[in-house]
Amino acid sequence: MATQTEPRSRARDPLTRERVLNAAVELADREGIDALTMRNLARELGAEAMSLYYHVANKEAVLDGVVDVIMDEINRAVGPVDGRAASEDWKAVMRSRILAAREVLLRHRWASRLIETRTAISPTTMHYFDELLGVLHAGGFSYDLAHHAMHALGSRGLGFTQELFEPENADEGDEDLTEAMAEMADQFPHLTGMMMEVAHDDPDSTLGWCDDQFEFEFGLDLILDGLEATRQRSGV
Amino acid sequence: MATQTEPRSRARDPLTRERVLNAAVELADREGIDALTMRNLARELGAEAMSLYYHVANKEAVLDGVVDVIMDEINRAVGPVDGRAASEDWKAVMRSRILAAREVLLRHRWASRLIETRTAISPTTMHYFDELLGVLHAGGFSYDLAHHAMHALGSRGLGFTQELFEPENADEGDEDLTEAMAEMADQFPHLTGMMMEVAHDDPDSTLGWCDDQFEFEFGLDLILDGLEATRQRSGV
DNA sequence: CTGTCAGACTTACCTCGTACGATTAGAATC
DNA sequence: GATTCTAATCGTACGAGGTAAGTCTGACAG
Repeated sequence: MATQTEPRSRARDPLTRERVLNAAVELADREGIDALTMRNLARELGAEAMSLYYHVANKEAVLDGVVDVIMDEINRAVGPVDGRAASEDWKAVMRSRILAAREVLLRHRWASRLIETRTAISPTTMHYFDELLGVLHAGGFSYDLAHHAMHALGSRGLGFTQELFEPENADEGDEDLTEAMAEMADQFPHLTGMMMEVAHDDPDSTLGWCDDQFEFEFGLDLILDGLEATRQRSGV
Repeated sequence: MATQTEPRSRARDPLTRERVLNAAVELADREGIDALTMRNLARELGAEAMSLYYHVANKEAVLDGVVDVIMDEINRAVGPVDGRAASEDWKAVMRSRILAAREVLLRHRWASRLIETRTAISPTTMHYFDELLGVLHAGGFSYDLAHHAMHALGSRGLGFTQELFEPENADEGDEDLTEAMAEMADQFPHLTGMMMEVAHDDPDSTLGWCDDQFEFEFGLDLILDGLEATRQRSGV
C-alpha cells in the first residue's frame, strides 16, 4: 500500500540513520534528554526498540549522532568564513559566529550538556572549530597563540557556558524568607551583599536575577579583548 | 561482639551519613564515578543497598553529599581569606585560591563533572564563592561588577574547565596516519596547521599535546587581567 | 521479662540498554 | 507461480540500576 511510486520502497517508510537521529532530536526537544531512551525513540518512529540497532550501533552512537545533527545546524547557522572581513576585524567576525552558534544551542537546551560528555569529535564538529581557528589566523594570530585562545574560550567558543549556579527559583514561605535572609547574611555576607546590590538592576532576566545572555557576552568580550591585547603584544 | 567499650554502640560500627559519603568518595577515587552505585557503595561498607536509604534520601542525595565533601576539602585547602592581602593584590590572592582549589579537583578527577550536574548548592559551596566574592570586594570591585566577574570565570573560579576536545590518544596504523593526515589537511587546514606548529613545543604535556595546567593558567590570567582593567575603567 | 523502635536486611518491581534468534517482506532467480 | 535470498524488523530475555514496602533484630526501658 501507500506510496508505490518508487519501486524499491518498502511498505512503510523505512527507518534510516537520518530518520532515527532527527527523531531523537525532536524527542529531546519536546520531552527532554532523559526521555531519549531507545524504547521511547522507537515508539516515536512507530517501531520497536531493537529495530533501531540495525541503523545505529548503540545508544552512544545515537548520542554522538544527535550531537552531529546539532553541530550541522550550527555550521549552517554561522555560514562560511568571510576571510576578508576576518582579517579586517577578527573580533567582530568571531563574536557574531559564536553568538549565532549560541542561538542554535538555546533552541536545544539539552544539547550543551550532551556535547560536554562526548569524547569523540566528529568531522562536523572539527569543521566548526577549524573555521574558528581560521578566523583567528586571518586576524593575525599565530597558530600557537590561536591554540591557547581556543583553550581560553573553551565551551564559550561554541556559544555556551556551564552555569554553576542554576537559580532554580527557590521561593520560600514569604515570612521565612526575611528570617532566612538574616541568617544567611552573617554566614555569607558577600553573597547577600551582592544580591541586594544587583537585585533591582536586571528586571528582564531570563533565569532568576541574572541575564544569561548579558553575562555570556560580557565574558566573551572580556576574553576576546584580552586575546587581542595578547596578540598585539606578541605580534610586534 | 567487637568493641564493647562504649555502652551505646551497636554490634558492628553503625552506618552514618558521614561514613557513607566518605566511602562514596573513596569508591569514586578508586574505581571511577560510574562504579558509584548504591549496591557497590553498600558492599564497600559491608552492608546492603537498602540500608543506605536510612541515612541518605536517595542517590541524588549521595551525589550532593559527595560534592559537599569535596567542597569541604577545597575550603580547607584554600583557607580563610586574608583581607589585607586581598585589598593589596586581589589578583594574586584570587589566583592562588583558584589554583589551590584546582589541586583538590585534580586529586578527584571525577568531581568536576559531578559538580556541573548539581542543581542545588550547599552551604559549603556557597561559602567558597562567598569568600571569592570577598576577595573581589576587598580588591575594589563593586558587587555588581563582582557578579559579572563570577559569571565570566564560571567553572574556572572553582579550578576547572570543561575541555571540549579530550585527545583520547588516537594512534592509528602508522602508515595510515600520513595518509589520513593528508586527507585531513585539505578538510581542516587550520586544525592541521595548528597541530604542526604546536606539536613540538610542549613536550611535557599532561594529556596529548596540550599542557592542561598551562592552558588553565593562561585562560585564568587572561580573565583576571581583563577584570582588573574593567575595574579600573569603572572605578574612577 | 517484655514491649518498643531505630537500624539493618529481604524481597520485589520497574526501567534501562542490548544480546540473540526468529520472523517478515520485497527482489531475484528459476 | 514457486523458490530462494537478503535486508529489515520484531519478540524475548537478561543483567544492572534505583528504590518502594515489608520484615527482622537486638539494645534498651519499663
